[in-house]
Amino acid sequence: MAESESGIVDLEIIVQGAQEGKKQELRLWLRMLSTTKLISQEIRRRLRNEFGATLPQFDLMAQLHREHDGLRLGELSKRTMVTNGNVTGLVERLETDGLVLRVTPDGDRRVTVAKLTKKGDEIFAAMAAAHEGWLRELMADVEPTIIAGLWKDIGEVKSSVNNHLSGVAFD
Amino acid sequence: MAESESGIVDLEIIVQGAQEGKKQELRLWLRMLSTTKLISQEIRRRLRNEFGATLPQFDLMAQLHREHDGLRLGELSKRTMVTNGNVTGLVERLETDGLVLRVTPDGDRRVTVAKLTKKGDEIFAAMAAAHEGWLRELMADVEPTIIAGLWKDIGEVKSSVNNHLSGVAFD
DNA sequence: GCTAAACCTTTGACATTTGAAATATTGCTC
DNA sequence: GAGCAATATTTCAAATGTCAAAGGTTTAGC
Repeated sequence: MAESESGIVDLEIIVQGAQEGKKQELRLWLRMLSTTKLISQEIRRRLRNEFGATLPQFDLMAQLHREHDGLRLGELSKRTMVTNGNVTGLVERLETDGLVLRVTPDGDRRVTVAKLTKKGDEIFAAMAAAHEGWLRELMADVEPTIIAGLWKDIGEVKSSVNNHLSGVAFD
Repeated sequence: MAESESGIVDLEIIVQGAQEGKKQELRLWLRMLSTTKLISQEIRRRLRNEFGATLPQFDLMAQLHREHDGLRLGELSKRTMVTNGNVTGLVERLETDGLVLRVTPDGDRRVTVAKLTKKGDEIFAAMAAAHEGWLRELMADVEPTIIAGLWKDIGEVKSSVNNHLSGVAFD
């Protein structure tokens, strides 16, 4: 079919490749960004209304939840992708609320280790269960196949980005 | 092949569907979030180093760039997904730098319209070009087919989320 | 015309965010 | 063991972010 029209289709592909194809990455990025913002805002609102917690606090507690012995603040910083200075304030507020405990180990007094308190652990468990349900609910209209595919393909994007970061080592 | 093993494969699918499948949405969300954070941080770093601008400022200017007559602050708030109060400060700072102009139209004195200045327009054009290149660079390892597929599928996620927001009208 | 509802922006209190400088501690080297 | 680089956290200034309340303006209803 294409050959009988002597290359018109090919021409279109080329034109499209030069015009629209160029900005595909930009388009994808804008959509990723707006979708992530949308979900974040909804989760934030629900966390606030139902638990009086913020999203960064939830994130931080999630990391501590899976490490029963606690984490050093620097490690928390890496895992939550939050700057050091930021972790300080976050942990400080959580400690005030009695959800997190700060300990300086004997071996190295530079270090501060944060742990969930019993209360923190219980509250987090409730938040985590709700959180998981919210996501299922928000994505309810998307086929499981698509969700699995997205997880895989976004993984490729993440790898590519990690390989092209400017002037920073990657893990 | 599966049939000659009398349903073992099916069983695995069922088991996996009950165990792992349950948290697929959560897994996808965590990956979306971390990937978006990663890209945001890189873009922010480059915007800062090469243009002395911030990401929210860039976002806001991008909206103004495509509306030559300017936008009301409330409209800017919707498009950038930033709260009203935040837009006020953002525009204020950009005005101080001479990139944006604030005007109150004669018809309705409740309204403030923000426009790019000539300087703002020129600077934005340079930033936008660089920005587009950065994204191509960061996603360079991802096949165009996958990028197009992601754009489409993330669109489905966005629609689903919009259909399940709690207590808010959607556009 | 007066009043009340609706609309748009700003303000204020507080939390989060980054980047850079400051602080404290440890480990290494000579 | 004195000095110095490396490590880990805190502090600081400036920007961004939310939410709720307050401020003007406009529009409708009467």
